[in-house]
Amino acid sequence: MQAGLHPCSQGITFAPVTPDVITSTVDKAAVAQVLRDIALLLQLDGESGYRVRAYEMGADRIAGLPQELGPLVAEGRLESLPGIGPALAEKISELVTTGRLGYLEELKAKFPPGLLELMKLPDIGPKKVATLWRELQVGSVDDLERACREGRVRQLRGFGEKSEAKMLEGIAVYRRARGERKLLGDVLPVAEALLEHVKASPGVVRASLGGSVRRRAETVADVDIIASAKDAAPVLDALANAPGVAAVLGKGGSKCSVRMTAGDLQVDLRVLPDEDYATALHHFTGSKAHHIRLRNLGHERGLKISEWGVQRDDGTKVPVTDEAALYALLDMQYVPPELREDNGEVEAARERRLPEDLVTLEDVQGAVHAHSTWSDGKNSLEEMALAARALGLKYLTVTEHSQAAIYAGGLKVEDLQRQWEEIDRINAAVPGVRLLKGIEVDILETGALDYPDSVLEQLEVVIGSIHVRHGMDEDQMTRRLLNALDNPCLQILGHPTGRLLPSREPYPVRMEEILERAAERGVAVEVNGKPARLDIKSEYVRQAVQRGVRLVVSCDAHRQEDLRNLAFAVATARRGWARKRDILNTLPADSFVAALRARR
DNA sequence: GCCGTTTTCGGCCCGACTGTTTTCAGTCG
Repeated sequence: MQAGLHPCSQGITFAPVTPDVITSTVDKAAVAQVLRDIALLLQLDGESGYRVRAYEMGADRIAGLPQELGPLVAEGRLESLPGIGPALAEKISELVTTGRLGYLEELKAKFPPGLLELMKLPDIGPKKVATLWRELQVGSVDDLERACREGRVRQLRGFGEKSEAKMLEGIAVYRRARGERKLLGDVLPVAEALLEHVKASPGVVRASLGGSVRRRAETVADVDIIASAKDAAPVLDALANAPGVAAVLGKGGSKCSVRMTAGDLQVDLRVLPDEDYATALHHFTGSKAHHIRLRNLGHERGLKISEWGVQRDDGTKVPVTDEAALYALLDMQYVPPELREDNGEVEAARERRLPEDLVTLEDVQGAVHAHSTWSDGKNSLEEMALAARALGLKYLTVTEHSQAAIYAGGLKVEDLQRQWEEIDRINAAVPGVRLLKGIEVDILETGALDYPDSVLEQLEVVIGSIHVRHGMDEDQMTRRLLNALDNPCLQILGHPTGRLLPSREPYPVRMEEILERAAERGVAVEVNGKPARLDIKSEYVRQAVQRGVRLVVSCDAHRQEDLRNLAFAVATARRGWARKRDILNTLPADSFVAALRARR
């Protein structure tokens, strides 16, 4: 989990950012990428690691900003951000205002462009790249492959035959996986199965997932598992021999790394004595930035915090039984893993203003946003109802596509009556769960809804979503959504930014205006839990909560298994600091319907 | 390069593992 100095560990797919690209998209992500590129180039240049880290921390800070960058630059407030000093502020300003950065171009000119890509290979860092370039003129992945095959690398001091073999293997893995981060929704089931496997091995006292998976980041690079046991060896063996393991990448006295067959997923396991479990779990949960803040707070109190526990200056060990005890030691509220991003949670926890009642999956009474065979779903309404009941849900909103969504079997107005009759039959036949009559109505190009008001008024749940014409510009798209929000029949704005991970960018829209209008009009905003959507994302959830926007967590189910997507919606809501009271579908069915109708 | 109610200079998280060495450098998390 923790990002070190190696680009792979940050899991960012490296796309060289050229000045002309920046001009068109000087957003937070582009600025952060430039700062990361500078950090990499400085390492190649043999610069101080601290200087390098300053750029990396700056990149993290910018990427994680809850607010927009433009106003900070315009008002000269960049330096008010922790980790941004005069030098970074000046460079960020230059980048945002001119679309270029002279300093980056100077650095880039010193090296062939392929060197940055070389550093993405496993076990290849700046020192090795610099040596390979200086001694063998290796300037790209292809060059390195050739040099290894020709046995030239083994002749360098510090390299040998094993290094060559490992590099060739690393190149193969890199080319297959392209270093892309994986969707949390794809990784979590694999991770949980492995965790169960580890828990079942001899002598395990406690075990948990760690890293970005535990923090429920929307995409993850690898899986971390932390376990406690008196004897680590059998636990490490259990992972090495677990089903689905393609290769053991490394194994020592306390850790073991493997690569899974599925998706080239890397899994790291640490096993420690139980007395060190809590601090190790915290360390390997991260994020790096959050953890470093805690270490520094510990330092102020004369405590040295590491994965091996907490020590006083005199060397005595402070017992830490669980993570809550660690935070208590630092006079802080407990910070749930989803919030550990150094986005203000450290300050909030010290001042005791962290929300104590973040929404949980158990709080959710009903699942919002489900399709069935009536439109493009794979299961019948009855199957969906039974599956919802089996998960302990009290209701499910049936929200098929509307007529404009021809590709998805959208319902004509005349189909609705027949569907309502079926819903009434199922509600009578299946006790314990209630199907609510709803629609996911298309928001047309103008912002009008795809059914007349007279039809929408008869429904219990009206979600409005955009499914076509994603190519409109920011003004047009913002107007389109504002118009839809002004329609008194719209109750929930569905997947508001339209993104699909990792392939489709969100359409351009001024979300601040949308959230402001949603708050004014009392329209609820969807937190869509489909792993490829997670829309709105957690940064917008946090803005929405601050503005008093009402939210729903949804599963966007097209088959019964998708009902489990609710967990990802809840995770996204928690990452946006949403409390139970911010989420409408924590209410019982009748109150939920009434709340949706009670627009302001 | 950033930061400061110990500091405007001198710190900055730090241990495990590997492959190369024969005591350590590099990488990773």
